[in-house]
This record gives sequence, structure tokens and C-alpha cells, in this order.
Amino acid sequence: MENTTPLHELIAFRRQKLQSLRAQGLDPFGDNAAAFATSGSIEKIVDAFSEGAPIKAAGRITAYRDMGKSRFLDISDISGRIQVYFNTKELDEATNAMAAQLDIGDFLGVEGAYFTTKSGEKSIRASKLVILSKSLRPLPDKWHGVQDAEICYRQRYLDLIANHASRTIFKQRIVIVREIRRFLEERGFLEVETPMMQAIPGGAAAEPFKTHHNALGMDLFLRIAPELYLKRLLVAGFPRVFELNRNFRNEGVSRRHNPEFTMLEAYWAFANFETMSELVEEMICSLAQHIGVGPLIEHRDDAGNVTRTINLERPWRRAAYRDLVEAAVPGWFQLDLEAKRKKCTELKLDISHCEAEFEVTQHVFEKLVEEKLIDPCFVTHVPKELVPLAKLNGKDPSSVDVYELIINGQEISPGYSELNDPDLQRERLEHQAGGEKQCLDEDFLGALEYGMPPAGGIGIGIDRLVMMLTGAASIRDVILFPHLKVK
RNA sequence: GGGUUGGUAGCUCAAUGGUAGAGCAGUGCCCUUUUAAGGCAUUGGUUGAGGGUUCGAGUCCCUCCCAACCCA
Repeated sequence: MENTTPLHELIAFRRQKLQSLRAQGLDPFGDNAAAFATSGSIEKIVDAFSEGAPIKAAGRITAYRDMGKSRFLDISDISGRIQVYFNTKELDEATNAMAAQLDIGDFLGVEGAYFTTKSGEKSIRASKLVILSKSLRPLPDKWHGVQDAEICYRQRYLDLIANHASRTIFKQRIVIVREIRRFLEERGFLEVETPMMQAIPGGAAAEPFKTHHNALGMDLFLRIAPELYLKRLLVAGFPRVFELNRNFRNEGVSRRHNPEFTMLEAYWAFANFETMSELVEEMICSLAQHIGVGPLIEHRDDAGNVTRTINLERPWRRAAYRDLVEAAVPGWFQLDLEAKRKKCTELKLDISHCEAEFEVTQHVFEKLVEEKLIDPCFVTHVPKELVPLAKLNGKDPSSVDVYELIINGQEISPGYSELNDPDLQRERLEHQAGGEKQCLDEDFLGALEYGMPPAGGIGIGIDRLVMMLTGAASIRDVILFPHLKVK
């Protein structure tokens, strides 16, 4: 024993118990759970409480309190926990022998009746216990949970077992994704699946991941956006269509970026960016309601202090890009490029990476406007240089008919009046491709020539939306298995 | 890619350059309504990896790995 590590000792004890259970004629990894298949989630079992009624339950043991002849244990799953009570005198010898070999972490089946303890806790008084699976490794600390971010991200199952806050976030994410689908379907949008492996990655300006198809002998790219395929479906006659699935971008990893992320794109024929802004406003408020937050959403630091409050109360603000920049830096648009650069130096803004005038202005927008917009704001009349694939504004052709929804200082969703002029679209895509003909999606341009209805389109980064709604500080806190380096 | 901080028992955390510690978990015993149960006893260490300085390194120096935060 002196040459084994403590972890090995802990595992060795559990393996001894496994042996002991087998010696008793039990198979802790056997097919013995059928009686519990229909017992339902623990949350439902708790909700169905009825004093004295018979009940079957199964779950993982997460706490064990041995009072001598009286014993209490908690069984849990992702939905909740319930206390199980048993008295060794009320159980037969075989069950007691089995119970002596239980550990925290084991899966246990319980048959008995609902009852309430002296201290008032709704529990199950067990008359029968069945071990359903033996846990061979010790679980994390029951009180502190897992604090180590690396364990939380690499071994999410431990994080979910040990940390209530993490369970809450992922359950909220599940509700958000489900409600987005319900919300859109209720309004006549049909969900489709379009290629994730594309020969020509389009629909956004981003670096794609490259892969290879052996049989066809061709390179393929993981999609950076589904946009060009969804627009083909507008051509095909889908009046309202959406896709809610993964995109892949071969860029940096950070608090706000994961190489694969979930994106909603929705297109609505005969609508425009303003229709879409109303749809998005209504949808996000509905989502907040469904996860039990809002209209005020509080973000907190690790100590639990409120660091930021977002007010989702409708109607949301709409403001023109130009007006917002002008309000942040009065007189900005009267300055020439040289004066703008000088002004940036005064404002301590690093614009060394900006060349064109609109880039300098955009940097001012990002630093002095966007980061300060906490409550939702639809930024409209965005300069056309920033969004090359949208319709020009009829009254002001220097801007495009798009909105950019900013919440909590971040872009949550862009919305467009989609460009459906095939000649203009070709011109812009050719310009974007920079003369590299193989990057031009000729089939898409051909589809537009058959005629695409005027349509409003939106994109929403679901991960960032979940961050905003749940107060998560990092995208890794809302993605079950975020990308980390291989250790 | 750059800067800062961190990595110590299964988990949560301590430890002026001077014998690596505590709580929980574990193990043994006691206990018939506990719930961070309690009491008594007890086990447990490649201090992220590798070099160096030193009589002596968890601690100081160098290289590397991983992570978090900030910046690009």
C-alpha cells in the first residue's frame, strides 16, 4: 500500500467493494435496471410527492449519512435530488450486505414509499435497494464542488455532477434552444439542414477549416455560415426558413470564441430588416421569460456582487450608426481622415490596424459606442462598406438596410434586408473574393438569377445569446465541451 | 502571438529558502429521523514536467506544458 498513490487506494477500496458485491451474487454492471426505466427524472419524482404512496426511483448517490441503524442518502440526477431513508432493521440481510458496499457515486435503484422526515424533508422510505452501477472513482468535494476551471471544461461530467450553477446554465441553454425552435415554428418557419461540408465556404468573411474527401479526391471546407444555402431555399419557395446548428471558424480561441459555435439563421420572404428586428426583440424577450429571467438581467462576479444589469424591457431602442458615433464624439463626421486619426490619438484609441476612413470610424464605434450599449439597441443605417451583402438604403445609399443588435456591449444579432439583385450580388462577391474565381459560388449566383424573393434575414450566435441571458462570463461556460488544447 | 496570474492529497485550500499541513472524501469503531449529521481513531504527497542556484527549493532562476484573465 505504501507504494500506491492515494487515488489508487481510493479506487482499490471501491474495487474491493465491487468484488464483495459479486461475491454476494450481484452484478453491479448487469442488466438489472428494467424496473426503474419508467421511474422518471428525480425532479418529477419530487413533484409527484404524495405521503405514503409507493414510488420507485433511480439515481446517483451524492451523499450518504449513516446514523447507525438509520441511514440517509441522497440520490440525484441532472434534474434534482431526493433523500432516501432506510432502516437496517426493516431490510433483509442480503440488502443490508449490499448497502454496506455502497459508495457515493454509485447508481442506486430504490423502491419504497413517500414519507416526510421529522425535520420535514420529503423523502422516500426504502423497502428495497438495488445497485445499478458501481462508481470506481471518487467524486469531487460535495460542498465546494469543482473550482478548477480546467476540470470543469475537460471533465464536464464532474462539473455537472458537482456544481449546481453549471447545471442551471446548461438546463437554461436547453430551454433556450427548444424555445427558439418552438417560437419560430409557431410563426410558420420551417427548420432545415444544409451542408456543413462545402466545396466553397461562403456567407461570411472568416477562415474555414479544411478537410478532405478521399473517394471524391477533393478538399472540402466546414461551413462558416449556412446563408447561401438558406437563400437557395428562398429561391426554391420556402417563405420562412431557419437553421439552428453549428458553424466552424478557424480563428482564435477566447472568452468569446469557440472554433465551433451554434448559430441561428432565419429568413423571411417579403419581410425586411425592420420586420426581423421586431421578430428578434419578441423572441429574445420570450426566451428570457422561459428561463425565468428578465426583464432585468443581472450579471455577477465570482463573489456574487452584481456587476451589470441589462434591462430587456420593450420597446428596445433603435438608433442610427451615424447618430451614435456623433453623440460619442461630437463633430466626428466634419473631420477629414487626418483629423479623425489625430482625434483617435487624443482619445487613446489604437487605430494602427485601420486603413480606410470607415475602418477608423468603425473602431470609434466599437470602443466608444458598442461597448457602452448595455441595454438592447438596434443600430441601423450602418455604412455600406461594413456590410457588403445587404440592400442599400433607398433614401441614403451610403448606408444599408440592416440592423446590428447590441446587448451588453456585444453584437448579439445582425439583421438584413437581403440583397436579391443577382448582378449586384455578383459584383460584391467578386470584389470579396479578390479575383480568386474558385472562391465564387457560381451555383448560388445562378440561383439568384432565377429570382429570390425580397426577404429579411437574421443571424444569432446562440452561445453569446446564452451568455447574455444567463450571465455567463465565458463562452466555455455555455458550451458543454469547449475546445481546449490536448494535454 | 504578447503581458499578468496560477498549477501542492481524489476535491477545496494552507505552508519567511529550514521536518509538506488542514477540511471534506476514504478506512475502522460508536450512534434508530440525519441533511455540510455528529463523536473517537486513522490512512493518504513524483508540490504540472525538466534543468539550475543553494548546506537545504513547494518557495529563487531558466526552459517547456496546461489553464484563467487582459491585450493584439
